[in-house]
Amino acid sequence: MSDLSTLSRGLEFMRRIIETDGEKTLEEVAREFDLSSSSTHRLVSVLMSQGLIARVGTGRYACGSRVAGLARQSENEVIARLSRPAVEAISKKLKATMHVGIFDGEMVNYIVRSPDQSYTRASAFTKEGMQLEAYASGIGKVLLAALSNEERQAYFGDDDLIALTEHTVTDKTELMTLLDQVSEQGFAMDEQEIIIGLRCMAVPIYNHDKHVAAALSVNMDWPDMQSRLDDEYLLSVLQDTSRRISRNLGAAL
Amino acid sequence: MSDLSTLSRGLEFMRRIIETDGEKTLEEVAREFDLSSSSTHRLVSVLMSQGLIARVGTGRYACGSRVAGLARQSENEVIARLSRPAVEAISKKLKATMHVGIFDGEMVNYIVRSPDQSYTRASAFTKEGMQLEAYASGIGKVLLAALSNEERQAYFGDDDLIALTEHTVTDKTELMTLLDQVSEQGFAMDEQEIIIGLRCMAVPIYNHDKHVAAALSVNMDWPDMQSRLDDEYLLSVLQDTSRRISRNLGAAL
DNA sequence: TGAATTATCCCGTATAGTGGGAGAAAATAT
DNA sequence: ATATTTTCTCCCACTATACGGGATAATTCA
Repeated sequence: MSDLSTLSRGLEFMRRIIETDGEKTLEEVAREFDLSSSSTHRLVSVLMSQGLIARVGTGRYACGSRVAGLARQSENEVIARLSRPAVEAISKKLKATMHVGIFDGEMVNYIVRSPDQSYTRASAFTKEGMQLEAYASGIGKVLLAALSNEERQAYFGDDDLIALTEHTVTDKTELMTLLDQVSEQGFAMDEQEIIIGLRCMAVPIYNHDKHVAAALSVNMDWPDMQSRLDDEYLLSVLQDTSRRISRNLGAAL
Repeated sequence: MSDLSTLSRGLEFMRRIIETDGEKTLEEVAREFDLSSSSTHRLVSVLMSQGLIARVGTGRYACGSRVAGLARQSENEVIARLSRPAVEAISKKLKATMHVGIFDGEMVNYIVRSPDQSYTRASAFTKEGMQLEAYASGIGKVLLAALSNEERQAYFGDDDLIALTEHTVTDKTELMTLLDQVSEQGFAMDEQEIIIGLRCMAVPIYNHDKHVAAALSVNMDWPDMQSRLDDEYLLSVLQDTSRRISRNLGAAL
């Protein structure tokens, strides 16, 4: 084998140290990694010498002083940066409005929108940075579908859902089975649930962890949709684009 | 040799990639590291799979989406966290007020102060988070002494220095030679230059990079200073404490 | 569409990492 | 202060692992 196991282990060890933030002693962490005391300290000394971890007490280590300087952008900025070129290229080709969205609290937040101006009226109301209800949008459904049951419960817990149009699904049980279906089939639809005349299709974007980090969607105008581009084609384009972005994020696909 | 060179190189490579932020192509970075194409891509694939770097274009890589999540605290918070226990222990033992300070713009910022209440009146005016002029304080002089000539020029460039007391050195040429002396001898004094009745001694704290990341100081009240604790002893205590903190930051001493 | 660049795979060799144990240095308890 | 425990460093023989080269595949760009 030659998968740089030393490096991989070292990086995971670093992450673990930073995450536990000095709560576990070095020995405890080392045990999780099945590492001898010598190897552990060797490893620690390298991470220390790079400023990635620091000693916060006897046998206790945590985030080092250089880590802060590394993070130049937030996770969302990274995702936006990676997806923008791909999304712009495809939206131009399709002549359709596309979005990349993430969860921000309980709302969906568009971190990429292309093109700047809309091709059609129905798509015109969205813009980057805008927030909207997750349960009514394609991107939102994809993101919700990826949540654990507890997380979904938390999301649906509080109040009644508001119908944004006559097509919005507001019944929570119905939505739940819908979400299962979404995670099964790998994409979600929004059929005029957010605004009349707008239809959209969304697929997940995965990060290195195989977690759904964001979702990608394409808008279709209601009367237009059957004529110009069929769903199957759009789905394949979406999936292809999403796969590209996901791979750039480190997802093995 | 057995210094985890694979890990070290991998970490440095990661840092380089993140710093260049996609401006250099992978091949260029690899050349700096004398790495073959196979090894480079192997390395890159590990860093990608951990989400530490991401592909931002063909042959271009930058900061990954997981990096943001790692940084739980700023560099200063890390330093404060590491130094506080040591500083509290020593200040209690000495019954003297001590500070850890860093540069914040052109001013010195106290990130640790111990104890909470002062033992003496002269020391009473300082508190954590407070900012004060660098050229008049011990900590400030230590930090200034570590700057390059250009940085010092930039610091002294603009306006005239204000004398806070009759002892404040405001002549820039005089200060310059003073700073050289400080960096030579490894500590700085403040002889009632910031407030009458207060004397202080400061030493540098180094980070993993061998750079001066902060400075540690002890306050002495003017009438008290000769009687209770002599300078030599205080200096050795300061240096010992600073060395301890520096080592926890990853400095090899 | 074809040329160029970038990325993946495979394999024998040389190198680098491992654990164990002994001993130093801290930290903690007495 | 002194003893005891824990953390950390160092060394070495053994083994596993990372390396480079080259061939192949996949992208990208013209």
